[in-house]
Amino acid sequence: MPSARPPRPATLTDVAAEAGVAPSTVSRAFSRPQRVNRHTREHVLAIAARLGYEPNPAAQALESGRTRTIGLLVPDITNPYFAGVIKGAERAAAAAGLTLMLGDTQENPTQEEAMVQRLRRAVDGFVLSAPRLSDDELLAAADKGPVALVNRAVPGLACVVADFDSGTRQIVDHLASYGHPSFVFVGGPAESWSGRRRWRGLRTAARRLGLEATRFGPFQPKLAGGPAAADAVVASGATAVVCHNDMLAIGLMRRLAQRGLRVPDDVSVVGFDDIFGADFCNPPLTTLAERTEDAGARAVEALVRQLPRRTTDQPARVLPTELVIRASTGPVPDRAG
Amino acid sequence: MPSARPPRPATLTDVAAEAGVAPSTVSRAFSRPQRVNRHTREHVLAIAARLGYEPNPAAQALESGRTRTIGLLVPDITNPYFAGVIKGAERAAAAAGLTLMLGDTQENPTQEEAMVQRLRRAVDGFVLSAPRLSDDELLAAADKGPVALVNRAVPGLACVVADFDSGTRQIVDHLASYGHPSFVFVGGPAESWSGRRRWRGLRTAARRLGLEATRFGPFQPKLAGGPAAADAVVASGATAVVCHNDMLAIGLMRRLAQRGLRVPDDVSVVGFDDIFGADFCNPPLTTLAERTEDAGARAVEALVRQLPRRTTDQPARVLPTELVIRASTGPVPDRAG
DNA sequence: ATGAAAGCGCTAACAG
DNA sequence: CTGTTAGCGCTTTCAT
Repeated sequence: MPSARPPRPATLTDVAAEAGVAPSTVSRAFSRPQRVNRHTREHVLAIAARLGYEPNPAAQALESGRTRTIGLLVPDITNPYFAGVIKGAERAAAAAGLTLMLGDTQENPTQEEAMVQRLRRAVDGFVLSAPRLSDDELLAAADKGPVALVNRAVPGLACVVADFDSGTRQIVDHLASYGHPSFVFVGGPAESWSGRRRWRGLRTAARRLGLEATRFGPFQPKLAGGPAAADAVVASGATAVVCHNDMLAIGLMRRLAQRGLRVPDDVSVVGFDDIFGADFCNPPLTTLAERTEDAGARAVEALVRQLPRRTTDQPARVLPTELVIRASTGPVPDRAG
Repeated sequence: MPSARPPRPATLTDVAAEAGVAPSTVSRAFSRPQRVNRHTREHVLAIAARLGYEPNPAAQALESGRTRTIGLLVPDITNPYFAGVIKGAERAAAAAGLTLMLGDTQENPTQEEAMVQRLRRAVDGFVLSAPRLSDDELLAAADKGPVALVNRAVPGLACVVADFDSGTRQIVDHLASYGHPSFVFVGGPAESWSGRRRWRGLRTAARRLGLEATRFGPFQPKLAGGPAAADAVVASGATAVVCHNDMLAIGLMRRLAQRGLRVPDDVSVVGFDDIFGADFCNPPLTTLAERTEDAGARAVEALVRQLPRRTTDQPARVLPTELVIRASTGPVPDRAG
């Protein structure tokens, strides 16, 4: 009695033998269907189906040098902001017949470098989201394989960035319209390119409107960074604060509440990202919405575009941003008392 | 003048040639350092370093049949619950020297099946989180390669589940202590194993304490499922509701607020998962906390354990749960009026 | 301790 | 249109 089921999955050679044709014919039947007699092809395909044949990606990769896989590195998977990027990237990758390898760099440049190193040969290219690496390191990585960046612009590299110039202007306009004479920017990690961009935009917009802008930080771009930031804000007596991201803003608001400050009555709070949670926290957070899923998808598309040839003369794709005004911002408090 | 930098990455053969030894020696220098003369080894390693040699994973995979990669499939990446699972899995995988491939099945059994199929040959095994496939389909998948399940128990398969028996008891005890004579369970997808487990536990606990339990649904386990659920709850006049998960609970609370119902004054709300956001929504949500990162990590460990040999006689690992009591639950309303 | 040689599964010339 | 042949980069007997 023969064994019920072959433990070893069927190979192309098995199919060829069973079908009574050469391996190359089987290969062609799959990859260049036109180039094989219709009859033969159908026969081969039928046998393949019967044997449950599926091509071995490792063998294909060895031969072609392409793994049909791309690496996506994000600083923190649990940050809902990146969940959007991941989802968009996943979708675009699937659409291009590519598989995603995901890595969490833990906001750590060293870790990021190590992961790029580790995955390099296993993927056809990388999407680096909010990378913490320096421009030079990024350029070096791009030298060894295709790279696309999300929310980071490096000359010569493909990148997708949010329109922070417009976004920060929207924020400052909003605060100015409420009569705030000044605001504090609660900064995130010093390595954060988008953080620098945000601050630069805010400062420029503030100058234009005659507001005074001060930068605090760096703080961790997480809930955990909130308390320290809040305390600094309280001490400063600021009437409005713009936070590096929503996580930090939410963490800050919680601390503010603990300390008896009301948002927006005593202090207005603005965030960046419009993450999941920004609309149901208390109070709902005024924040700059980015198109995170779009960003992830666009980055993958940009990567795909440079997969065959190595040219990267693509202009940075900048995605629109939109200020979502909710309940965390309001008029400047009347401190006449 | 020789070209500045070889465009093609160095191969093992290049190293061998440069070092003046056989390819097999280079191979051994890396994989069986003891089996090669210390002198030779150091020489080879030095050359390899100089050439920037890194083994080609595809070639290794082709030879060994092992990719050192595992697939992680989740129903919805943007659900913070799964972010925890992903993070834990990522960490455990990295610790085991494995890489994660991530897939979002979009709560869709067909999609899940397709992804398993597509990735099967590219990974050494799968961690399936809250799979939507049937037991039989799962068993079939496990027949073709190692599988570990998160929050799903199938006899014969490795699985990590939360302790819903204890958890649901905690919930019902809590509601009973507040004097609620009955509650409504707002159910998620019918295919959800944990959903069935939750309802079963709740009903059992309710019976034991003499509470009346009713099940509504199914509803989408997302914010978007909230409104419909809320309307059903309002119509029922329930004083307490337990939701399939936090996303649904939060969506429901928002709709309740729109309809003028106060939580917990008019109706108490309990969720499952303790996701990011459950502690800062309004009001903060009473919910059953699971150890999601632990679950992800344990599942990967269970998978790793069955990577060499195919035995899966591992008992289900059940992780403790803990009711986090916040502000969304309170005494049964006095409806004397 | 090291080398020679075969082969993992697949694709790509090159013949025919 | 199809078969033959020769590798892709690496590991692994089997000799030496």
